[in-house]
Amino acid sequence: MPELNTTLPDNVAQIEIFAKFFHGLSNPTRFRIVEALLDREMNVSQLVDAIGASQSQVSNQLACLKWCGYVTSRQEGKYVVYRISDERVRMILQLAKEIVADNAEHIRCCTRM
Amino acid sequence: MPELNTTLPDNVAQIEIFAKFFHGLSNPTRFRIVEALLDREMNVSQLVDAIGASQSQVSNQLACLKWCGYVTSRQEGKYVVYRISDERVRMILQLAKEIVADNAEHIRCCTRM
DNA sequence: TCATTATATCACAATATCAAAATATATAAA
DNA sequence: TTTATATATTTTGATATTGTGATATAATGA
Repeated sequence: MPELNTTLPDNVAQIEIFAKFFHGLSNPTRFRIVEALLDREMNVSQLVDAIGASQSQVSNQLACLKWCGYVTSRQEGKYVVYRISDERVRMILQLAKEIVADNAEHIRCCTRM
Repeated sequence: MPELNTTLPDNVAQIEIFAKFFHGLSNPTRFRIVEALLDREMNVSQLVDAIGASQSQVSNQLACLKWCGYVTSRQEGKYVVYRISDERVRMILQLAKEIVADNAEHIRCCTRM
């Protein structure tokens, strides 16, 4: 049965994909961007104004969010407009808000890691 | 109006809480632990066997997950049994799996951050 | 009590992530 | 063309996170 140990690496790869996916929302700047885009699609300059981060930071984090599958973009004249790629992202954030609401103080105090 | 600028830090704090919450699932070891505990509650030794990580690592990551509100624990004789604290965690993972399924290759290839 | 087992914590080195600044590219207007 | 504007990328240094190994604490049983 040579295929026995070929399933383990796949599993490991799968888990790393999920971890990477959640990493997308694990940074305040990226989280802000996602929230802003859930309100309405925006180009980079609008995002820079909306969340008050530098242009290079917004572009960099957008690239990460795009890789993670949270957002897609399209060129529109001289602008690049970003939008949330999947409405289920809204549901994930909604669920998270409900859970966090019962644990906010706990999480805020976390100093361990 | 001295209360104007007191709302902004609150907002910032809220966002950092959410980011921290998602950070809980952004590490492969922690993700594995959560998945294992979604199957059934386990003590630390059982988790060590189940996911094949060191005892100190499992304990450390459990502490993180506990702070983030993903798990709770109870002493049971000489064991400490951990379980998922909120069934909505299962829903978040389910949603994530659906989204990731459409973007797996994309996410896997992400080298940016 | 002492020994054993289970779990938690600490200290460390390696690595990853972050934000900022500088630079590059691309599009549009002049 | 050239110039200006919008966005993307790269580099760098500071900080955070990671896993490992050693040690500490806590609970049980002899």
